[in-house]
Order: sequence, then C-alpha cells, then structure tokens
Amino acid sequence: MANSRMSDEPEMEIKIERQSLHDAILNRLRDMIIEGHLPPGARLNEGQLGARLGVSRTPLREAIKFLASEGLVELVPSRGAMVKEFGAKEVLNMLQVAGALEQFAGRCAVEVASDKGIAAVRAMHDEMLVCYRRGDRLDYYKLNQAIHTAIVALADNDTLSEIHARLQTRLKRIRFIGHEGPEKWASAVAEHEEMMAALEARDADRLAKILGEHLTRAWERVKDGLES
Amino acid sequence: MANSRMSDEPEMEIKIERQSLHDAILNRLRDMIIEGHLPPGARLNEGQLGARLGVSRTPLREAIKFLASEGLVELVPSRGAMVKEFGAKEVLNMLQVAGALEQFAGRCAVEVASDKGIAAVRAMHDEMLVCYRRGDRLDYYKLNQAIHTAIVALADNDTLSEIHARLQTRLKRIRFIGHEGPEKWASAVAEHEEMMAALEARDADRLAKILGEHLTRAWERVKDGLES
DNA sequence: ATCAAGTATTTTGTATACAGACTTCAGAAC
DNA sequence: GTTCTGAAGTCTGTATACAAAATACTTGAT
Repeated sequence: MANSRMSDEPEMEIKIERQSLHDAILNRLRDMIIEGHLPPGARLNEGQLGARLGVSRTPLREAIKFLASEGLVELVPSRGAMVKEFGAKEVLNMLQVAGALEQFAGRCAVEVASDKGIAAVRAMHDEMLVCYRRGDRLDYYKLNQAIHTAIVALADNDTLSEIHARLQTRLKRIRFIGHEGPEKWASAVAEHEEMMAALEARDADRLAKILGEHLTRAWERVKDGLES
Repeated sequence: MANSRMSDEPEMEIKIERQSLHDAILNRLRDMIIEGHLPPGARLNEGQLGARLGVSRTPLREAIKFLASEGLVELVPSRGAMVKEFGAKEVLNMLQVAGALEQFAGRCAVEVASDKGIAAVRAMHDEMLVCYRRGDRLDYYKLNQAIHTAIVALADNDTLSEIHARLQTRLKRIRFIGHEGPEKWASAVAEHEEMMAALEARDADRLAKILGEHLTRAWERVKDGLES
C-alpha cells in the first residue's frame, strides 16, 4: 500500500451520466480487486473509497452489496466488506465447476453453433497465436479469456454464459498469479490448438475431454502459487 | 393484487438485531418474489416496499441491488427495479445448466461422499416418499429441493453448491407453476428412486444419466405452463 | 372525442446527518 | 512487562433531505 494515495481529492473521479454510475463504480471496484489494487483480505473503507472515486457512500455501498452477491467481497456485519480470500481448495473447486460448465457448453456448441460462429472463434485463436509468438502475455491472456467466453457463448444459453462469466471474474484474480514459464505456456497453446480442431470437427466428446483436461492443467499451473 | 395492503403502518415490520437486517430484507424480498406476491414484471416501488417492511429506502435499495446480482430482479436506469420475467427459453436454459451442474455434482459425490452422507440423503428420500403417499405436495416439494441440494453438497464443492443454490432459487418461482398431475408426479418419484439407487451403488455414469433425464423431465412438466 | 403539450406529482438517484458498534490507544492494576 | 479497562476516535448502518428524471394529469387545440 506504499504507493496508494490517501489525499482527499477525488483524483479518479467517475463522471458519467446519471444512469450508469452504478455500473461505473462496479467496474472500477472489480478492476481494483482483480488487479490486486485491493488485495485479498483488505477491508473496503467506505469513506476512503468514496473519496477516492468521488462518490458518496450511498451508491458505493450499493455497488459493494452487488459485488458481495458476486462473491468478490465478503460482508461482515458491523465490520463492512472485505476482499474475499480464496484458498487452494476453493480455487480448485472454482476451476472444476468452470470446467464442467465449459464441457457442457462445448457439447451444446458443437450442436447449435453456426459455422460462422465457429469461424469467429478460430479467428480469435489465430490472433492469440500471433500474440504468443510475439511473446505478448497480456494480449494473449485477454484473448485466451475471450476465446473461452466465446465458446460458452456458442452454446446459446444466457444463463450458462452469465454463470461462467461470473466464475471467470473470480478466477481472473488468481490467474494473474499463474505466471507460467515458457514450456507450460507452450503446452497451454497446444491444448488450445486441439480445442479448436475438436470444435471445428464438431466432435463433442473430444472437445469435452480437452476442455476438461485444459482446466485440470490450469490447476496444475496455478496451484503452487497458492497457500493452504 | 386485490388483497395487497397499501396502508402506511409497517405491519410486516422486520425487527432483527442490527447485524442481519440486510439478510432479513433480502429473505423477505426473495420470498415475496418466489411466492408470486411480487409478480414477474412488477416494479419494485422503493417507497411502498420500504413502508411495508418498516425500513427506509437505503437498506432496501442495497438489498435490491443484491437481488439484481442474483438475477431475481432487473435494474432499469432511472426506473428502478422490476421482477425479472423468464421466457420459456430462459427456463429451459436454466434447467439445462442446473442439470449439468447436478451431473457434475453426482460424479463428484460418488467419489468423495461418505457413507453417512449418502445415508442422510436416503433418509430424506424416505421421508419424501411418506409425503408423497400422504399427498402432501408442499412438504414433498420442499424435501425434493432439499434432496437435490444435499446431493450437490455431497460433492464437497462450495462454489458448486452456491451456484446451484442460486439457480434453484430462480427456478423455485417456476416450479411452483408446474402443478403436475398424479401420473407425472409418480414418474418423478420413480426417477428419484433410481437416483438413490445409483448414488448408493456409487455408479457415477448411471447417476449422471438419471440426473440428466430428471431435469429433462422437469422441463417437460413445466414447459406447457410457460409463454413464448 | 382524440391527441398534444405543459405542468404537477411521483419516484429514483445521490448526498448528508446521526446513532450505534467496533477499534485503538493510553493508563492503571497485577 | 503484561493484561485489563475505558475513553476517544473511526467506521458502519440507517434515516432523512434534496435534485433530477419519469410518470400522471390537466388543459387546450384540432
């Protein structure tokens, strides 16, 4: 917290038209949590945060309650909200559920997705490969997420997409930790290649198998960076 | 809405110790939505609701934001919250996801559940049969839900339980509609019987198959009561 | 009578005020 | 030196107040 600024002027002021202030606060808080600016276990001081964002406590508290329902923060009575900490078991559980959801999504996708939709995912995949060869980790990471989201979207199931997105959000914070080395990175790329092939072949069983393994590998890549 | 009371006295006042007022409001709102007291599409008037519950708008709004994140209500900018309406496709999607989650839960459960845990589910099942033979729909319904929740809990995956519970909550409102006739009720009971057998035999594939079919049947039981 | 425009009322969104609970820290007792 | 106690300060939880937007209603014109 050495570089956190505690001055009273709202430097990061959120100035949006009235309607979407709620969403603006929400996104900002999410980012602060995901990027570790608000570390796990940290208390969310409503006064400070409000001053920092340039809003009063009322809409801020509403946004915090929203985040609590998303599972990013934890509400402790009379003690406010704190950034939720995830132990190893919880991360494993989240990855397992995400895997199950993606497997289900994959099975639906090969049935209902249009060729165009699959081609769009292929395009993202190719772009991701460019980032990989360029060594551009951040863009690679973003496209990686986007591809998984896109595959889920191919299943044409809003409920599924929403739940998956929520899990992804929680996991984002973790995956930032998983700075895998070059060899693990390469294997992840290879898995993605297989994934695309199975999707384009509309082979449900193969796709489900790969997606399942992909998440298992993801666990192996991040588990060492976790405590307890 | 003929019997809704609009008087200003807070008849349903919530008087709880300071800490859990938030949860109290939350549960009351959830109940009002699930039981249809707040019908789908209805606007949540903060003034009226606050007066009805005996709380000011501030904590009420926080609870509403929480429910919005749960997907029970929809936030419309400058127009407040309204009870979310689910079309046929959305209900089907929710059932499909719930099915996928339960299948995954079942596969985990047969691996990690203790015999004691499975026996507890069996006890609930037997109790449910008593309700069935007694024709007690309400208690049957509650035990039915509890059994599904319990099976998911056997998987020992908090994330899974939480997501499943959230979906169940959304579906509760729908299932109230599905007043199946005696023959369909009997088939549902038969499916539960098979479910228990597969669980006790720790036969993952069979359990998953039955759970999948069970949710498919649930869809057939309720789909006629839905529009578009 | 129907429709349009402008005004009044209602309702949401945000800020502020205040009461109660928690935290912290100083000082006394052991 | 450690631990208990309590008072000051901080923070959360709730209510109220006010501004902006939406809704309802009245009035007038066609």
